[in-house]
Amino acid sequence: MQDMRNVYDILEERGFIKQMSHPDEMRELLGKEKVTFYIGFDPTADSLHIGHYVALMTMAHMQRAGHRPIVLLGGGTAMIGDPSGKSDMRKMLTREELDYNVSRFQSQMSRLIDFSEDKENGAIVVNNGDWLRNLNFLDFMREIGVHFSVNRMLTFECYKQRMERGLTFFEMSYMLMQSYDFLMLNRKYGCVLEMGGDDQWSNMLGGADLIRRKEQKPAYAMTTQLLTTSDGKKMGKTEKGAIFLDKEKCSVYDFYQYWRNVGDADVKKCMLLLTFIPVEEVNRLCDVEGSALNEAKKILAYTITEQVHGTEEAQKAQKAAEALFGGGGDISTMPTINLTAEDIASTGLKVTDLLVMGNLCKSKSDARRMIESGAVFAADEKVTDVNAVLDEGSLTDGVILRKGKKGFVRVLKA
RNA sequence: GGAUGGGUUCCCGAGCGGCCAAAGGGAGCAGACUGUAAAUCUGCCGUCACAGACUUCGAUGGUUCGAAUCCAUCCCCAUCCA
Repeated sequence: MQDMRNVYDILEERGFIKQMSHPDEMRELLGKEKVTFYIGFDPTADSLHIGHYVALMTMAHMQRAGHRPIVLLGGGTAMIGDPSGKSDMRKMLTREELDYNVSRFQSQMSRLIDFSEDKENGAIVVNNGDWLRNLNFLDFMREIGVHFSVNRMLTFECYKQRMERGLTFFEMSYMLMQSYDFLMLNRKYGCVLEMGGDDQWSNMLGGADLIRRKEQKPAYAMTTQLLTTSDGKKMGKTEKGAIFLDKEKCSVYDFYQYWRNVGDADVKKCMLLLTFIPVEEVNRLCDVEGSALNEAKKILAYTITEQVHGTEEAQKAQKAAEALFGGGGDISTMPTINLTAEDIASTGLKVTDLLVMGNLCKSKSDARRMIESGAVFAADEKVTDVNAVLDEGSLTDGVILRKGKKGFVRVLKA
């Protein structure tokens, strides 16, 4: 199962690599020995989202090539919040929230990364809260603080931007802590490479420099491409919020649909970065004209969904999509709301209420407007009355409520 | 600590006593066109018991028939000075 090619080449070919501190040395190292590397994740939400996924994929490629990943969870740094790429200071989370989030992350990652302890290059999970939370300020400043030049830090792009909006010392120390993480991992596990999103570049360089100074040993940094659309916007945002990997926070159906609907220009990039489909195959699928690209989108959507949610869930999402868009197919797998007797009593089966319940509309006012503009259908009949009510008898078999072309829910009596 | 300029709806940003649920843009949603794409044009875009009512313009009080707009105090932010 080991791919004998140098991972460096694989990563480069698939378009992962954005910046790299010592490309030639790194490539050589990756080709000849098992390298321990790490990627940090800040547990500021209770689920990973698609933005983290590129990092996870990088990690998976590396691990498949025999290298050992360390997942660093930022239980300590998240208490500060990284200022890079943010226009405002992040809200601070409590320790309890952070610990909870950390546990969620770990289970989501295990689908892609092998954490087996008996395996030689099984991934390790560490939490930087373990060493950061008990740090003594004076010791830290003497040992680490002296190595950082404020003059130099201020010239970094990430801080420059913040200079205009304000930057606290609190936030600036983020770089020191992230660098310290790298140093700790280097000492404890022989970790020599930090990988991460492009927005982390300066923090990562800080760490590599720190190791070179304090330990007189080589250390490297590599950043990966951020997942952006062809016009430069970050991917993974929708009306309902970010595309989370947790199906409670983003239903499998919505997840699938997100990829099914990516812009033509982004299909190839997504396939390369988010799936393991071989490059030649990707080229074959994507180098087609016009609507033929739809086939590639289907494969993309299915593959990512399978990777994240498993085969069974992916098939359900796919079947639901076929049923709704292709006609026929299996209806039982589409998003469904099961009404209890209580729900029936409280909503009175009003279409507006049901639209909100099914997450098709964000408020009853919104639902009302949608009906007024003729976008709502119940069992393929246009709903014209804002006070329309479903017939309770029809619920036994389920009624499909539709908003526009893409919003569907099946309403069932529980 | 001092001086000055600010805090407006998801974001940017106008408004500076009634005509303000609040211009304009972005995002988003819907309609037309399509390929469940993009671009374009059109409509919507605080909430609700929806021809009406209610809540919103940093916070709290006040002036007024009437405040996002005026006054007071407080909180926060930016720039310059210390």
